[in-house]
Amino acid sequence: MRYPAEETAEKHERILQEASQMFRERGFQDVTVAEVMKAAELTHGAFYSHFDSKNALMAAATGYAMETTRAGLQRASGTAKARAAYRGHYLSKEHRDNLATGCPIAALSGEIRHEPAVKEVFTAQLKTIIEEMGGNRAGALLKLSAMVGALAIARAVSDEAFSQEILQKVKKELDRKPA
Amino acid sequence: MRYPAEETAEKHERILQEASQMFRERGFQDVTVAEVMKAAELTHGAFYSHFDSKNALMAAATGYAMETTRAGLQRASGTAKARAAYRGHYLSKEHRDNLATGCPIAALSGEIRHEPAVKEVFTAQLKTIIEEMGGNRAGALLKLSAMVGALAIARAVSDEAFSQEILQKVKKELDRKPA
DNA sequence: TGTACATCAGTGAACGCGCGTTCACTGATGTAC
DNA sequence: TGTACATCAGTGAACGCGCGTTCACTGATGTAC
Repeated sequence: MRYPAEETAEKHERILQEASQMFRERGFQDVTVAEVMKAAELTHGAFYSHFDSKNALMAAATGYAMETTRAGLQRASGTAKARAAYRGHYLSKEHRDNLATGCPIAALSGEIRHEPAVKEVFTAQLKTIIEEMGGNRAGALLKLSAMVGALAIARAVSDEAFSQEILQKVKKELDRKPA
Repeated sequence: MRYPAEETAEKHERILQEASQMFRERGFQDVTVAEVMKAAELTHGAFYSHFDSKNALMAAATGYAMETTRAGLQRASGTAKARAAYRGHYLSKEHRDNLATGCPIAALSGEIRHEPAVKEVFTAQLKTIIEEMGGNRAGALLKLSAMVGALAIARAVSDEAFSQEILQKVKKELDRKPA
C-alpha cells in the first residue's frame, strides 16, 4: 500500500542510521541487508524501495557517518582546550569499545578501499574535515593519521594492557607537540 | 596418494605465502579458500590436509606476513638514516599501491579486530615489532600509528593528489620530529 | 632385500547454508475528473 | 465534494549463486616383518 511521504522519509533515515552503526561495528561484509531492515523495523523486501543495492547503502551510510563525525568535530574545535579534549576522547577506552557511534575513518577505511562508490563519498567528506581542522595542514594530517592508526591498532590487539598503552602513549605524544 | 614430507612442506609454505598476499590485497572475506589453493597450484579439497579451517589459515597467514614485515623492519633499523629511508618507502606511492607484499598492519587491522584467533597472533608479533623499534616507546608508538593511519587513509581516498598529499605531509612531519 | 600393508595428501563431486535480489501481491494514499 | 483509478512502499516467499566444508576414492610412499 502507499504510505505518506513523511513516514517514508523517516523510515529511510532509520535505515541509514542503523546501517551506519552496524557497518562501523561489524564491517560492510558481515552485516546483511535483512539485518539492517530488521533493525529499522521493516522486512528485507522493502529495502529496494529505498536503495538500489547493498553497495548504494554502504556509500550512503558511510556519508551519513562521516557527516555526523564532521559536525561533531567542528563543534569541538573552537579552542585549543576543546581540541585537546576531543583527542582525549578519541583515544579513550570508551571510543575504542564503542565502534557503532565512533569514528568511521578508523572503523571503515580498511574496507572502503575496496569499494569505488564508497571511496568517492568518503573522500569528499574527508577533505572537508581536513579543511575544517584548519591551521597547519601537514600538522592536521599527522594528527589525524596518528589518531586513526592508534585507534585501529588498539582495537586489533587482544592484550588489554598493551591496547591501553597504545592509546595513552599516542595521546601523550600528541599533547606534547606544538600546534 | 602419499607424498614425500618435503614436498608437502613446500606446498604448505606456498599456501601460506599466497594467502598472506591475497588477504592483504583483498581482505580476508573477499578471498576464497578455492582461490588460495588455485594460486598454490592445488585443488580446494586438499586445503583441509593443511589447515583446520579458513579461520586457521587467516591466523597463520597473518602471522606469516607479520613475521616477514618484522624481519624487514629490523634489517632496516640499524642507523637513523636507514630508519628514515624505511619511513620514506612506507609512505610512498609504491607501497600504497602494492598491498600484497606491503605492511599487514595497515592492510588487515580493520578485519583482524573481528577475529579472535587472528588477534592473538597479530598481538604477539606487534609487541615484538614495538620492542625492536627500540628507543623511546611512546615515540615509536606515535610513529607507527601515524604511518599505519596515513597509509590506510591514503588507500581509501579516491583523489590521487589528495592521497599523495597525505603520504607526503605525514612523512615530512615525521622527519621533522626529534628521535 | 623383498613383499604386504597402512598411511595420508590430493582430487573433484556434492552438500548445506546464507545472502543479495526479484517478484506477485496488497491496500492506503494521492490524483484526475 | 464525491468517485474511480493509479501509484508505490511494504510483505514474505522464492530464486540463484557462491562459498566453506565434507566425502569416497586414488595411489605413491613409507613401514613392518
